[in-house]
Amino acid sequence: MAGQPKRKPEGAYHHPDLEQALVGAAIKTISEQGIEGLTLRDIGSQLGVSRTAIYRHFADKSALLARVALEGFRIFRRALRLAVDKARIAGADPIEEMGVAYIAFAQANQSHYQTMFSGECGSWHLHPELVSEAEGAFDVLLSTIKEEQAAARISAAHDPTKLADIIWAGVHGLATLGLVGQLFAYDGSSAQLQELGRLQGRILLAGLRSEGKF
Amino acid sequence: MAGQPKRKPEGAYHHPDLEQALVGAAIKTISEQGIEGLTLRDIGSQLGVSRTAIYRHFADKSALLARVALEGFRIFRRALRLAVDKARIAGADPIEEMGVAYIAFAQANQSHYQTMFSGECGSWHLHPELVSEAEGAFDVLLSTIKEEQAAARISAAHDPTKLADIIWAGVHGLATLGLVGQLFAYDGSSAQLQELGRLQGRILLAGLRSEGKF
DNA sequence: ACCTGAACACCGTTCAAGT
DNA sequence: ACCTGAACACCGTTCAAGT
Repeated sequence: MAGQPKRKPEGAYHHPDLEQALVGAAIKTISEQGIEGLTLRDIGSQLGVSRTAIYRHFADKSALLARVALEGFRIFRRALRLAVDKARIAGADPIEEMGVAYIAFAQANQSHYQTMFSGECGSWHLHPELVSEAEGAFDVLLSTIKEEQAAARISAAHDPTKLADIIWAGVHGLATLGLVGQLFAYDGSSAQLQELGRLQGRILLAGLRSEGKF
Repeated sequence: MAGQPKRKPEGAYHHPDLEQALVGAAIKTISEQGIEGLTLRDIGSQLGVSRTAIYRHFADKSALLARVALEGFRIFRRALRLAVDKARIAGADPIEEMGVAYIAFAQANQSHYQTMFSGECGSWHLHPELVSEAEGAFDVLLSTIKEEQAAARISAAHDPTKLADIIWAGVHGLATLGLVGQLFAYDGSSAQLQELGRLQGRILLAGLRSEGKF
């Protein structure tokens, strides 16, 4: 093995868009092996590139994962926005539809979802773009809650940010536990998890509509 | 370094209870460094023991973590049981008190909580004792829901297992997001997170008491 | 500018050997 | 029975060197 030329032939040097290719390979690997199964060496060789080439494009492994998470939050924000808009047009409840959309997003984009919330890319605060994009997604929920309060469709007795946290946490818990199989009334089907999300949303909304103090 | 005796002196050979000491060192390390910062080499040297001594007591790293998780579920189950019993005596709502107890447990036992839910010890199903202990904890919630339904204090219109999943997911989401600082209306204080848990519980219960269809 | 291979400081795990 | 150190097959990351 020592005498042969190990370097690549001339033409193959510059990868057309290595940066995006790295992100794509990471997403693919995470969906196949889970996020803890992702190694830089593996995605390097998947792309026919040295295992250190990545450092030309990302500071480290965490930065690559942060990029995947960032992309996830963008998709996520659009999905929430779309759910609200469709609910408004259809006369459906926008908060309930966001809950279902949250779970559908998590199911359809498991690689992104794992990366966003597994903590594998370190604290969000290490990557400021991540914080602001996450806030953007949260704001879709928060502003909708404020609108619903203003229209007196849900109780205005509580801080909307607290309500947003509570709703977010509920659906996040369902998605997280559902995806790893830690839910007991759940056989693994996508439809059933979304149904649980819908029921949770309806119970919360019924509570938020009730006049009784709580 | 080569000529000196590296082995331990006679008397120090048999650790009094290495197995439990390993568990304790793991918990301590996780609380200081987080679960991803735990290495077998480190806890070995903490206990003044070879880094391979652990394999006399646990099949592998995952098995050690599963033991920590198992211990966590036992503490957790007792905490839930106690919360229900105290609520019954005090005339408080048992489901609401369980929610607060869930969050208090997560805060007071962060090492256990991380280990139970981080997935670092692999799927629960790799460790059957873990599954049955988790089911035991879940059953405290489930049986309480059934009792509340039987007493007509909450709606009996829905499958109690689904309701248990929904409540569990809600409080689990709050605890998880709160512990890693991904909640927006939350400054990091224990009391505030418990307050959010209480509010979430009250909203869900108000929804479950309401007669309107949802 | 971009990519490479060798090297470094880590991991978990196995295993023949010691007491 | 219990524990050890050496060895193995992995990691992420750094860096001087190549084109």
